[in-house]
Amino acid sequence: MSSTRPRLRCADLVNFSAPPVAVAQALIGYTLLVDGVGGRIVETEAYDVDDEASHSFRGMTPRNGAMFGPPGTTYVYRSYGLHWCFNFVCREAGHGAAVLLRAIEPTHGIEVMRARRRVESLRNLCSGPGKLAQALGITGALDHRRIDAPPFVLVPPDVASVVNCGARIGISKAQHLPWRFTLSESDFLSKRL
DNA sequence: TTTACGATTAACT
DNA sequence: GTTAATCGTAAAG
Repeated sequence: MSSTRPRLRCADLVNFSAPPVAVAQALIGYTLLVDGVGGRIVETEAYDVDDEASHSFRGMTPRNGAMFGPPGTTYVYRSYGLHWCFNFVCREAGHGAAVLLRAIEPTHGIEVMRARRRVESLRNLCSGPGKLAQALGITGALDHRRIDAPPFVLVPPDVASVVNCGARIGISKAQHLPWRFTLSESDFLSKRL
């Protein structure tokens, strides 16, 4: 065996003090579990300060308060009146920067997720922000919590991930920014890149 | 108080 | 490809 090749060392945990674009990229390949249910993160989007598409762009409101918490804070909001979407805060407290989780490859608690989603197909279980929140049991009750505390577990990948980027989905402002990140070749994305 | 609109999804044609 | 569902939020009046 080659003794010169350095062992690939992944960060112990994502540095949530980094800008959201870096965090969104770094999170690809991590395994997210909520009460033991979840899988590999395969799609994220970054929402930065001075970003017209971000909920925090116009300052703090009752809904987006968690976005202005310290790095590692969870931000859960309701989308279109019926879906929940799950974010991690990054940069630093008060900036309102965050990363949206958009898709997960199911690996843990698949039957639980199938029951919650009432869907059989693995590909349709967590392939979208609303879908993954439903599958993992994420609701507004998990807003403004810490990602490094129960019920959350974030496990680093054991191999480097090949990450692609492209335009974010479902926004009307700042559409040109390539701030959507995906695991290359993944079959579990919300939409092909 | 009123109104317009989503960081979406599922079910259509 | 198109559109209905569905309602909290925030901007406007």
